Amino acid sequence: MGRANTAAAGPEPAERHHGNRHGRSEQARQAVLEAADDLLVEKGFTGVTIEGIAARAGVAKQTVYRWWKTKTDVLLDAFLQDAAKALNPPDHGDLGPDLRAHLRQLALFLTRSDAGAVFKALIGYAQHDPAFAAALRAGYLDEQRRRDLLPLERAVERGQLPAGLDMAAEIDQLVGPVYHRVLMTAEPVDQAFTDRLVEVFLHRADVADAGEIGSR
Amino acid sequence: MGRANTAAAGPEPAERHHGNRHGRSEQARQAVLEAADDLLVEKGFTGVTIEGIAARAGVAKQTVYRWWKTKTDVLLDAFLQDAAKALNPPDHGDLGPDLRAHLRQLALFLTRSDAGAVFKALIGYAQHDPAFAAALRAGYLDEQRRRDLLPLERAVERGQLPAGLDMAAEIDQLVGPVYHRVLMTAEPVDQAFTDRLVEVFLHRADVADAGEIGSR
Amino acid sequence: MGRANTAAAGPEPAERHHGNRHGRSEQARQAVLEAADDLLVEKGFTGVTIEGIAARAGVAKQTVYRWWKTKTDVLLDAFLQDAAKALNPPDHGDLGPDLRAHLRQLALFLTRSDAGAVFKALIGYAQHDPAFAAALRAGYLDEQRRRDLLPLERAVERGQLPAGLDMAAEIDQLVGPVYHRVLMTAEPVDQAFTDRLVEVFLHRADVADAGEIGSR
Amino acid sequence: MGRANTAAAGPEPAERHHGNRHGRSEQARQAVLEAADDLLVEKGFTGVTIEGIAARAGVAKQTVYRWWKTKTDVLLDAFLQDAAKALNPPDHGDLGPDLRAHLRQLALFLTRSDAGAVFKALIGYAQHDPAFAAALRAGYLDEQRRRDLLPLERAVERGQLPAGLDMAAEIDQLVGPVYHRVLMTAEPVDQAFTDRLVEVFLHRADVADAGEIGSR
DNA sequence: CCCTAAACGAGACGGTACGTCTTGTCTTTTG
DNA sequence: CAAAAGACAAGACGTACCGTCTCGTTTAGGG
Repeated sequence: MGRANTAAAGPEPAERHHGNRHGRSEQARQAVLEAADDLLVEKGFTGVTIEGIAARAGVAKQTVYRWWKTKTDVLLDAFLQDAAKALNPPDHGDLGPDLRAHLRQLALFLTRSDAGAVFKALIGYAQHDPAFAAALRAGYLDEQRRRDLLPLERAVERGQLPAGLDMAAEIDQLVGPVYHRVLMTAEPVDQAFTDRLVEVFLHRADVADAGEIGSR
Repeated sequence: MGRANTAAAGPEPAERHHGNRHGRSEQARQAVLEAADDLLVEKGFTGVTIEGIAARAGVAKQTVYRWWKTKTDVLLDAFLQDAAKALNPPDHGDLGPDLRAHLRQLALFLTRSDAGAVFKALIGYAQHDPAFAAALRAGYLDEQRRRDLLPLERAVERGQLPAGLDMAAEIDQLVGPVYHRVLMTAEPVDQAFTDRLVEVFLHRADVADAGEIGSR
Repeated sequence: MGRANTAAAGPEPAERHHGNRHGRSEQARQAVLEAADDLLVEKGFTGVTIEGIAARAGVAKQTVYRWWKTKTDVLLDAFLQDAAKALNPPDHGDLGPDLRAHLRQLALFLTRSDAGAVFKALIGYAQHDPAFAAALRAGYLDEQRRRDLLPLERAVERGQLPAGLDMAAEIDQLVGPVYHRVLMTAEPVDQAFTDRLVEVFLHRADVADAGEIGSR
Repeated sequence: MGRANTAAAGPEPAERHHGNRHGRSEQARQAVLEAADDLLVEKGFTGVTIEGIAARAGVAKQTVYRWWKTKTDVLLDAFLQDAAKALNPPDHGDLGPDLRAHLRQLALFLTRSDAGAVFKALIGYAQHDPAFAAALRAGYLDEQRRRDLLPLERAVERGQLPAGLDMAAEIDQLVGPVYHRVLMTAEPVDQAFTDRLVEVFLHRADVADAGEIGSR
């Protein structure tokens, strides 16, 4: 989805004009992505229309349709461009601080940032469109899941956690409750909440050292 | 939102025709709700339109607008009607079996039933419309959260769990991971997954008996 | 072509709401027809667009599309409404004055009036669209031809012309040269020109009295 | 209008240059003109598009725009190229046969030939665009009118017709009815019709010899 | 047993946005 | 330096729904 999002992901420096002679206008591309972002923040998901994006970007409608299939493709492209780097978990060399910082960062991203607003809108739309859901996962969620796992993997390497954990399941128990509050209950996701999730996990992992959890 | 959804919750038999003389047509109401449900399952959320609902229900557009403000109001009404009773946790008199059955039921509801499909669509739309999100919470999620808490409360009454738990947080750690898989990762939510969530919780709670968790 | 043009031809006073309940808006209909006329005069045939008609008429595009298939249908309807009565030949009881007045009136209509401008545009478009050409003939030209014939028929009744004339061919020789100048050469079509056409015809007809023309 | 149509009229013999380098590509020019002609015959005037012409000619759009301003310019150029010679009246040394042959030829050209179809399309468009109408007259109609006059002029030289005739008006009475049937009534223009026009004219001219018509 | 007032079906209306199409301009590369 | 390729701004096309409205019909009390 989004024929052009390779440009968002990679560099491809001197690769242009194949059959074509001068390729697309980077200026138009940027204007469209910014317009889409702005409109979402200002008027909400419903207020984003391709017509509105084109008008705000000073671009012809056809130029939007040439490179993106739907408004959600534009939003995804915009989101990937300015939010991909946002959620790298830090590396303090210690599992506890790493997880606490990462969950806190995730909560702030989801509840406070513009990119988080776009993200929530896209998650919402993904519930209505399986093809887009797949694109969202391929373009962002899978990679984010890999980033979520990093603290655990580093802890395993350090010997802080036992090998043989079902990492995916463990991560679900850490980030799942955060998403649950954000997407469903609208309760605040404060530091006390995220810290407590980490505490429970660490406590359980300590016990695992003694042999119980790894054996499941 | 949804002026008419009291009718969905209760029977109110002999309460009708005040200023009016014969009240609304129950036949039309049912036809609309069924049409909305059918359309959602057949053509997805985007394929549901008030125009389409009216046509499929054999009803005038105005009749829909007379009783519901938006298509999501119709869908919510339909959902409340045929899914309200679905998720009552059983009472085996034992916490473990209660939780295992309840989480399993929740997972099946979300991933297998038609009502679950409607529910996911509504959750998705709620990300785009805060007012609707509030209505969805008021109409369903709050009540469901109360049902989710029942097994824990009964366990406390039985002395199986200590008093003083932060129940909301505990429940988030049980249902959060399930919603996370359903709404975000599209990984299967099989019985092994839900059972494991319960196991972890019970293990933690056992330790709490010895005093650690309650002290937070 | 144009489902509504019966209204242009006849009165049909108390005939409304059959399958429908309150029928179409006469106000909208008039606004559309006037807008189309105005646009043609102001900006030419190419400058007439359905979008422009709707905007100028203060009407939704769909309202235009509901009742007319194309912009030329609108223009034809408009033309039929305000020009049908324009070209009735007078009846002086004498063939010469009748024909002179009628041809003069035709020339003025074609070269001076707004309706004539619309008519020329429609004739032009008819060259590009045989179906529309047929509609134009059915809606106007056939009837106009009947009116053109009236002076000759009255003259035959009066005995001023012999019976047995090929009336269609005679009329072609009177009006043909006028249309030729208007549509092709752009030479002025002044009274001298039209009067001369009549003179030639009358001269020929006089001789015909002596037997020559009727014998063809 | 039509910057390039000298090329249609004149020879420019040994001036060729493969694809590029200096000067325009005669190959591209021919391809464009043929494509325009073909499209008009296949899909009608509306179906002719600069975009379509370029595609069908295997030529870039810009190449069309470089040499012609509008699609009607292309069609006019194409028409002038392959139809200019078509309507030269013959010279039998006798007015009657000359006129009969010429009118018959005109009728056939208009109703039967591909070039006639293009011509009718251009006449139609000329009703919508005065500038193009002028170009069409300058490029074709004026010259054709001169050809139409030839039989009469030769007859005057031969003494078969009196000098002092209003030749333009006379010709209008001969060709006007033909165009009238072709452009407006869609009645057949068979030989009986054209022969009769000539007969009437000759009859009138004979009488004119006796003095009446010349005196007007 | 009408009388009355609502709810109803039907559907026209003014609108907004859709996604497509063509126009005429432009920029770049190739031969 | 013309021609091929094709991106671009502009704007009309015809369609689908939106939410509002006005009709005329249906229906079930209350007078």
